[in-house]
Amino acid sequence: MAINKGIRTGGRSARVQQSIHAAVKSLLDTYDRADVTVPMIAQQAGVTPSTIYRRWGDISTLLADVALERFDLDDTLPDTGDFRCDVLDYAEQYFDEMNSDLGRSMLRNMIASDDNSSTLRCVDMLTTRLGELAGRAAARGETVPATDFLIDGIFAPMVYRILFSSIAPDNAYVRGLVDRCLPPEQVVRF
Amino acid sequence: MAINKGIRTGGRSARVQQSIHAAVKSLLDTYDRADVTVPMIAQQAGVTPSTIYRRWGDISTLLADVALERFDLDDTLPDTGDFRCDVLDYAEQYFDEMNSDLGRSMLRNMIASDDNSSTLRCVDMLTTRLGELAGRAAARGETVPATDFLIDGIFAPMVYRILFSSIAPDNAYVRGLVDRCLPPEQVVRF
DNA sequence: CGCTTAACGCAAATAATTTGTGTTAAGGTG
DNA sequence: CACCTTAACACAAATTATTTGCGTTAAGCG
Repeated sequence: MAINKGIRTGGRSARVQQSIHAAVKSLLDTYDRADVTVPMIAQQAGVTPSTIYRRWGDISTLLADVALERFDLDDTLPDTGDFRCDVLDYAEQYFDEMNSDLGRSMLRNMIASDDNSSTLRCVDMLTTRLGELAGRAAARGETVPATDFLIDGIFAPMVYRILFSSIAPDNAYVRGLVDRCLPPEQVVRF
Repeated sequence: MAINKGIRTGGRSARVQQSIHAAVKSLLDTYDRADVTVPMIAQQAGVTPSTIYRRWGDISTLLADVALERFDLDDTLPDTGDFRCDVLDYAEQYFDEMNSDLGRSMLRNMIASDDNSSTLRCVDMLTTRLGELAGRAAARGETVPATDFLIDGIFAPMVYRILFSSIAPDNAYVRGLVDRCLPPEQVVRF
């Protein structure tokens, strides 16, 4: 009994998917998002347009799929031995990724797609990563706030500013957000 | 000397724009965003598709334009005599607008559009409204935090959750955000 | 009122998307 | 390992969307 009932993940299908993903990434380096068409991608990838339409439905779903893959590779978690430093490092890393032209484009592609599975996975991944940092901190005996609190206080404002503001926020802004959620000097007086 | 050099804002142009906007709003009530096409809008509005293409360029720009108009009408500012109550009322009102299917769709349309002027105006409007509330509070002698602080702490997380989460946040979540930024019991001990 | 031209309608040309049908090969089975 | 089933693909035809050229209408101005 197969786990994925009838769904084919290897061989030709995998090669086709890879070449299409590569074609999208390559074209987005050169052209603006609105100027990239399905026939263009198909030609670059060496497949027929109908293959793309049958597999992804429309171009925004494909773009969102590629965008998500980009974030999946983002798995170099900091490990400084201090939760606040870890979160700050990770937030700055996340910010650098998202604040680039390509990163912003990817965020927009995910949101624009009617298939919201990519945005869901995006939050899931963020939650998981922060959970790992929190787990390590807890193992060291640190007391850390809930993950949702950090998402609301650091990552949500960051993404909001990237998507809605004209001038992109900078690293100082990110540090300010982290300072708000995790005050640098938790001097406890006895 | 004309202020808008050659740009026509009245008469037929205004009627055409109104009927197109109305057609978009009407269609979005019935159909999903991805199922609404330019020819559909044109027929409903009683114009030819080329009119829409020539004026807006593509459907996402038109949808973003309509979305922005929707937020412009949102001008019933609360005035309870207390800044915290005002902000809470306004945040809940904002949340109700954005958390509906239509509101979420509008947010996504603005972000998906290549023309980012609508998202900029969206933040501008929010900043202006909060500034008005803060101005009234200051006139009463209240000390209030910076507007950007409230956007980061209340509205950014709200919009982020609406766009990225599967389950929409509720009013209790919004109240929690407000409580975080504007603690309800600011008991000052002398 | 009359002039200039932005904005529109119409229709033809081009491009994108959908769909029907045959072919290839992935994943399983005896 | 040879064979079977069918998911995934290629190709081409049909449909639908977008662009573009050109004639017409009427907004804004002197």
